[in-house]
Amino acid sequence: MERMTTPRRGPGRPRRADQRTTPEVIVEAAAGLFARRGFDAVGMREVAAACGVDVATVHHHVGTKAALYECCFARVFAAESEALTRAVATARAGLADGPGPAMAALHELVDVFIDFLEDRPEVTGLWLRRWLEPDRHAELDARYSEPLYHAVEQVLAEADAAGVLSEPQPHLAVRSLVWSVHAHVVGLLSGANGARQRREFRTFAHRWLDRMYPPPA
Amino acid sequence: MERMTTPRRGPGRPRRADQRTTPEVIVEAAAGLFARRGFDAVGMREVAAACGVDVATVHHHVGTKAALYECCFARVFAAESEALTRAVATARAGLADGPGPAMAALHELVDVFIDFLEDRPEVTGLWLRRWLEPDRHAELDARYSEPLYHAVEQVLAEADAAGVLSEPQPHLAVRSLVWSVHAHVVGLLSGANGARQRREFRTFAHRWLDRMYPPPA
DNA sequence: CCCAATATCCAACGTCCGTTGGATATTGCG
DNA sequence: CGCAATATCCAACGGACGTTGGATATTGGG
Repeated sequence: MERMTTPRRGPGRPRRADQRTTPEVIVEAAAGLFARRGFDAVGMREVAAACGVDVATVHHHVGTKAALYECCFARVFAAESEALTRAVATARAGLADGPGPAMAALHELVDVFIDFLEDRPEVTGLWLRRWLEPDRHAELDARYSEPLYHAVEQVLAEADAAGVLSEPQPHLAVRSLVWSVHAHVVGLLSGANGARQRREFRTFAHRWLDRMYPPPA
Repeated sequence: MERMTTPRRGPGRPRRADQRTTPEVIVEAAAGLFARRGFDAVGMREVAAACGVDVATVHHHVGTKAALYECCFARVFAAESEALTRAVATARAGLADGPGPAMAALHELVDVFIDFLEDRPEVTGLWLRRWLEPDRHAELDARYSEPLYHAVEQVLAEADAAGVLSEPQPHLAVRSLVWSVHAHVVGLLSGANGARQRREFRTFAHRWLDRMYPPPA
């Protein structure tokens, strides 16, 4: 039960003084592996090897493989949720200043999202795998994904009400752009896309916004 | 080497006369399982059970598990490629009749795509899983996905040249809409989406086209 | 300085999986 | 009808995997 905590300040330390394994290190390494290859294709011995320790050490720190998997999702999605919740609040603040600043705020929000996913492509890998497992993604969607989606939809609805843009289907609009970003990041995961693709996709995302939400006539 | 062929007309037939296992039946069942749960999560014994036969029978017909996996992709993607290639040709034909009919042709093309994926959601499952495996999707992308993408991009480029719409980034535009459709179909795979979501998504896809490609001023 | 606590590793257990050899029943052909 | 071919099943093998018990080295607190 004292698993998945920071290493005790109390007594006890490894045989090798230079190598202090923490649950964070394990979860970080495991998240990258799970995101790229999936739950079943990654073995506990492989996670251990990625951390330079034995299998039993991994189990000692994180418990079962399923628990490790959940920890990876919780850690990665919590980071995403935190970063984007802040960005959503910022975007909402700059919404009542007329159509021009409102669209700039939306551009900024999309940029933050793209930046985050480009910086941590494993988030895309984990989300897509989760969405491909119908029976598993329910709770995580409710905890991490849905609140974010809902917040962004609300931003769109407010902007709609304020008359700065028109969006009759915020639910689908948000998901459409989100999945487009994920498609882009999958190219980064595989190493097929580089700096040029990043620039091109960013201009595309901005154009997507500009065309989907043209200034009211 | 005589694996993966239709059952011989020659001698030899099963113990049970009512149950004639063909490779097609096995591949069909396996494709659904692989699409929903992934390669590693599906066992050969499970595929066999889905067909009502023994594991050895499956191996007798399809060879190794990897070969079965490849057959599932080839079979499903070939069907998709055939259906869409026809639709692309139709769309291209109705392109030179001015902006109005050209947009109608694009709507029709998108409808065919949505229809196909809604009818066979396992296609989305297989594609997404393939795209999540960086080292594996290269050949299949080259054989099935890229030609289709290229054809659609060419349609957009021709329409652009003909002055019926404006699309500076056909590559990303096509992928964006395709992934939006996949996102919709993932909801169908999990059973979360129903008839109402289908209607809503269709109108969204049409609005996407209308807003991304407004009639030239 | 000693002791309790513990992080680490080694070895092993039980299970499941992909795959195969061989036996058997069924079929088409001459 | 007899024979060759083969589709099917049963049983098993080897390996990989998740997990654990126990031994050992290392540490902080008294």
